[in-house]
Amino acid sequence: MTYAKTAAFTQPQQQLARVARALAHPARVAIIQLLASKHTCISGDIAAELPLSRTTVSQHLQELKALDLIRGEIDGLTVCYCLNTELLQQVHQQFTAFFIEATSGAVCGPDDACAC
Amino acid sequence: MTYAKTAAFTQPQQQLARVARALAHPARVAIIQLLASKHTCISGDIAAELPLSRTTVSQHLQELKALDLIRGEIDGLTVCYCLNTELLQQVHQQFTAFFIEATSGAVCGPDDACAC
DNA sequence: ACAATACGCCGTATGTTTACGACATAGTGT
DNA sequence: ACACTATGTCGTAAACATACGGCGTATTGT
Repeated sequence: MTYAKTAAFTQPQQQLARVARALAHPARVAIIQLLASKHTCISGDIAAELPLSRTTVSQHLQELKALDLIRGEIDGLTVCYCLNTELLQQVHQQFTAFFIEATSGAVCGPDDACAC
Repeated sequence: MTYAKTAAFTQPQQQLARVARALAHPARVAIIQLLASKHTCISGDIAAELPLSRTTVSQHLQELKALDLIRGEIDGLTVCYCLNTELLQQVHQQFTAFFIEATSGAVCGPDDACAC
């Protein structure tokens, strides 16, 4: 019964948290950047580029795939991963909305007395 | 020696992952939204608004404070938390840069054959 | 058919996060 | 001083994440 009192929060909050969690590890950030930089969707070359074992990288790939942020297509022996740019754009918008909401309010200044 | 092979990644990747991790729990997302909506920086009222025990909320607040995303100022008996909007703006920019990098590349279409 | 390669999955060891009750601390009012 | 309130810290239990070696499966070339 511990953990995951997640259900008690709103859908948007859960959704944002879910995606944030996917980006909460530098390896996964690196994977997305790799896929973005190579115009070719590499496969297990990803593992070679990262300072992690192939198994671990595969695990991170699975996590990103579970959220549909990336997609893998089997091409013979190798698997070809690519970014789901549409979803990434949606996610970008969600984050932007969140940050605008967070930064637009009239809040205490940088180092004032917080006169609430 | 397990965990945290974090050091092997670049600074920007680690930084993004660190902030993403802070947003990786709906309670922390909710806290930031709460602080943004109330123009008054509430204190332990935050705990009352969330479906978690006061202790747990305090813990989440500490985590956000550790990253300097929020700030707490003692005002007599109560503590007054407010958003660090400047930092949030910076973070917003980092995320935006990341997402633009991720979505701008010419990648495989939505459901094509991934012809790499 | 057979070796070689690429890859995902299983099991496992260890570290981290989440959640909370019990306690300690510090300011407020009487 | 004394009870009271608001907070944070500590200890702890359970869930989860990270990292990896070893195994199984599927495809390619010979």
